[in-house]
Amino acid sequence: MGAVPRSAVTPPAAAPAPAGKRVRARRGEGERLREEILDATIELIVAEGSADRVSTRAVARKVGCTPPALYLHFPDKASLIYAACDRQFDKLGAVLHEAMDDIDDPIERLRAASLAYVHFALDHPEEYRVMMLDLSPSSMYEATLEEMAASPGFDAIVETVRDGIERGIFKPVDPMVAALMMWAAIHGLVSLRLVKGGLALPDIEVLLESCLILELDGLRATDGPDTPVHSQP
Amino acid sequence: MGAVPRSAVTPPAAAPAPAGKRVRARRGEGERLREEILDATIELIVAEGSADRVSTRAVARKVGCTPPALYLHFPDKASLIYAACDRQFDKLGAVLHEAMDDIDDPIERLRAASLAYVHFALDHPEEYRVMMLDLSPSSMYEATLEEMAASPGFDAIVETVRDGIERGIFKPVDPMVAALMMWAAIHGLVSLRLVKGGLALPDIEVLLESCLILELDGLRATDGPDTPVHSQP
DNA sequence: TGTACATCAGTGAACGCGCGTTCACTGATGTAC
DNA sequence: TGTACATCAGTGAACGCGCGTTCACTGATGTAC
Repeated sequence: MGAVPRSAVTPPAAAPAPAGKRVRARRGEGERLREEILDATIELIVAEGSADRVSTRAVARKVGCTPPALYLHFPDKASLIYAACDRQFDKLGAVLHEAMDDIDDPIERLRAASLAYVHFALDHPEEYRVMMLDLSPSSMYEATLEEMAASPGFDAIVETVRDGIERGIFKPVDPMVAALMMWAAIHGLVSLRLVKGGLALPDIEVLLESCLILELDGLRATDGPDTPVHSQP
Repeated sequence: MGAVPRSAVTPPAAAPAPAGKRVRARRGEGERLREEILDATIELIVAEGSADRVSTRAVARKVGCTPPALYLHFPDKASLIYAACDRQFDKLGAVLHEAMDDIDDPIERLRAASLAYVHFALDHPEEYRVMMLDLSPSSMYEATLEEMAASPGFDAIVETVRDGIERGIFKPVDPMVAALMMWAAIHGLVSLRLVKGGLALPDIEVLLESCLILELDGLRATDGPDTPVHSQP
């Protein structure tokens, strides 16, 4: 697949806006700076497209404080980036829960969650990249399948599959594996779109619909006991 | 999905091996250094896990030449990284073609290609990351669907789907869209495995098998004219 | 109510480092005469 | 066959820069007496 890049390394980010001095927090309000730093970090990650390209000095500039002030709230740069990304996971989880709220039919719930997922990713491409495609921040998190199934957002997907099975709408597959397959397929679509931006792919919603038809059809109980989705022993 | 990283930024790569002086190429053999530089660049990208973290000086150290020598063969760092990554796409294409060689049944051809793809990715995780997950090198490549369908590796997938349709084994879907769906699903699986390394996912081959059953089943003509895969107007 | 003082929320200057790149140069080697 | 010389394949030193982080400090502010 000879995808040939045009420019291999992004330039080192032109001289950034000096950013006005911020007013010093009053006594007892020191945590305010922490929040401002996290906001600025996310914004810079978004602007640079990668956590690796965000410097602590740039964060301080954006906030309007001096570089050492960051060290009042975070022990080092790694912890700062970590904390900023962690926020985004919570945000995605909330978006998924909200999208599935008030929908009863499991199939429509999954469809709504998928759409919400795709839109979150495309509306926040750089955050999604940092959360899901960058090696640095999140790859080393260790979790069992059970812990993962309990994480906000994913929990609702797994629960919906389980619900569909109990109601006889879905085949009696492993809900965790089925949810994983859906996640992987949609994540695959979204990442191709995000990473291979120059590729003239068909409309993402058209692709998602094809994807959902495949996935949901494979889950549906109505077409017989064949075509199993393997469950994990 | 509260995947929480343990360390958000990889350390700046400990003092690298000094690497012995290389022997100067003889007259007329200047291109040898170019190849050595590309080899070293790939190796460093693999070692660092990201093109962004590879410096021209580190490449020169690894090759055993001085930094300015790189500029005899590449105008700047971006072009160097570009050239190194481009090589890997050719490699993946060759792997896919080889895997599909001598297999007649379209279903088995697709299965073999998928397996080869997954193994290439897992055997060369850092190269795959740079090729498929990094924003920097390849995201800006502009290609139409037609150009993409002609790229080595992907061409064989599309051709196999088309062949299956002609033989009446697959439904009369758009071969390009069907190939894209397969690519996206498998790419999604592989990237979750690569990026969320700490997640105790089920065995990748088990997941791939579930994925293939879903995808191939959706393609198969035998179960009627329903469950269409949308084609692009 | 007035004032001394501890603490909070930062600042300002500096550290040593590796980076991408340029510039002037040099030594070996093949070629022409 | 011998030698002058153009060229090839690099080298060595230096440039200015931004980085992450440390250190000693300072000024405003709330509190205790």
